[in-house]
Amino acid sequence: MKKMVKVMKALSDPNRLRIMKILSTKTMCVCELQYTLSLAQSSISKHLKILEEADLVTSRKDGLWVNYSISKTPENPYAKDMLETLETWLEKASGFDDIMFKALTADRQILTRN
Amino acid sequence: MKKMVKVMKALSDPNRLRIMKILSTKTMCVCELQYTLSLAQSSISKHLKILEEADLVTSRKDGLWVNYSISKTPENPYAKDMLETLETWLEKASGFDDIMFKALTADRQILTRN
DNA sequence: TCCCTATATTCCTTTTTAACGATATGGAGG
DNA sequence: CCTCCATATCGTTAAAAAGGAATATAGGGA
Repeated sequence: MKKMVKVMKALSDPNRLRIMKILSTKTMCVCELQYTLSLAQSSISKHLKILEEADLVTSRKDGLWVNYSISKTPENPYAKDMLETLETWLEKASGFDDIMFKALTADRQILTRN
Repeated sequence: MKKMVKVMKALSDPNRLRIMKILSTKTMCVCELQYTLSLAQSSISKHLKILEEADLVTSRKDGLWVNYSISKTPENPYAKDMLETLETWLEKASGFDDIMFKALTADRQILTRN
């Protein structure tokens, strides 16, 4: 039940849902998400940590960057179920157009300073 | 996306999940839930309001009492999906034994005063 | 009509959460 | 070794959420 709450809490914030939506189409590093969502770098990091601890996303180092992507094989069964559900939800849901458009132009080179 | 957040938020609190678990086996009035969960009456009412606004439960008056039960035909599609998912989750999840036991003895007569 | 009971609402307090700036960490390249 | 960059963590603040007590509302029965 603790794990269930963790997953639900992770998915009950608009910005974290935006992150899930973005990552469902493309792996991204922190700085690209920062650009896309217009949030402080520390805020993005914290959101990603919450999502990662809920087993919804995973991270992989690539030089200086840390790439985040949707969990492929989550241990947490609630995360597993929700990832399937989200796949359907996020496909159709409205309210993501602006950030998805911005995500297209997000690129490591764009970011110069925090 | 607003509606999605509403449903997820509603389900991201332990006491509200307990309420969902209880109602999945039995329709209950506020005072029975109050007894079962050992929370103040106003707290129960508030939780139920949040669940109702997320389209996860419905209420029906019966004399002095208001009986709450799981939504049968939610308009909110996210609520609909989550109700199906919860049915499976709550069946197996651990951490509900104590309240489910207490729910067995919850009955309108038991409650004397707030 | 008057009182009693169940529930909703309001008000207040405490806890939790989100956001930011600043600082720490760690790898890459000169 | 030193510097720069991406990310994580810390400290603080503001807003949201949860809890309870008190009050308001509404229905039922004498």
